[in-house]
Amino acid sequence: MPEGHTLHRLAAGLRERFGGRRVRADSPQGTFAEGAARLDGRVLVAAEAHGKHLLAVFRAPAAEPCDLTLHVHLGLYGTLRFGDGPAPPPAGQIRLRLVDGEGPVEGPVEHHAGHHAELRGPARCALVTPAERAELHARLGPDPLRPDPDPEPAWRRVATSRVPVAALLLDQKVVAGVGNVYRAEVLFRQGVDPYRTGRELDRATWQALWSDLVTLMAEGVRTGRIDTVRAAHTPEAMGRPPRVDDHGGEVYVYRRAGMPCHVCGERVRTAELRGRNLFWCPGCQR
DNA sequence: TAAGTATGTTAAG
DNA sequence: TTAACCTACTTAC
Repeated sequence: MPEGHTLHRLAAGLRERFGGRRVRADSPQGTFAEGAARLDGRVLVAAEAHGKHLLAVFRAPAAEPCDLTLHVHLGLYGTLRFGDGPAPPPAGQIRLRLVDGEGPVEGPVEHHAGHHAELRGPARCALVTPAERAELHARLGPDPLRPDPDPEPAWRRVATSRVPVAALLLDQKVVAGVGNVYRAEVLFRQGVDPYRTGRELDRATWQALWSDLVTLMAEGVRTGRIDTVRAAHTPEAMGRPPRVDDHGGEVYVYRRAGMPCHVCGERVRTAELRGRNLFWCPGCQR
């Protein structure tokens, strides 16, 4: 489920398992063999996410001039999974495998019975220069999950835009990390018609959307799922039979096209907007 | 077992 | 606007 919260969880996962540790790196699938060879034996010193982009920094060994930064974007169906114990024989297409390496930092590296990680199907897996990394940060909007994000640049773009707010929310240059689920859910929770343009939103409404994203996405990082339904709207609170949602979390509208709205009972609508499926409740979102 | 779909982005046309 | 990327899960048969 690679929306922003997933990448922040993965960054934390890398720090916890490999931070300050030497890692063995290889590319069983082969297309990142050169990059993996350059990372092999280095110490992971930092990992962070900006939106849906994951960046991991590996310290330069004594003999080499500079740190290396690994840039990963999972795209629609990439995965990064952690495992405990010795890495199993590679199964399937593994672009990059990291294995906890033990032993003195300057000595030979051995396989270790600690953690391992497997990266499959990413849209991007590359080593980037500091300049490329700076470029990436510069082209991404504020991320509700980063420490002290400044939402002002996002508002400046929104306030003058003739683009529907639903499209602005998925534009990573405006806000980084929001995906299709958070988009649908935050617009529902704030009662905003997805087709209202940026310039048709007042500042308070945008502020409410932003604040709610901060809340929802932080919760997503904690739990690893996207839950957006308020206590007041749970089936029990609404006096209805228990609900079964099968999308990994409890939501109001995402992928609920044709089903009755949990709040007003109108049927949830869906439409394609710029190649992505949009979901909303016409009763609650004006 | 096969088909269909997806929480995303880029590059080609 | 469309295709490509080529994983993983769900649903249909």
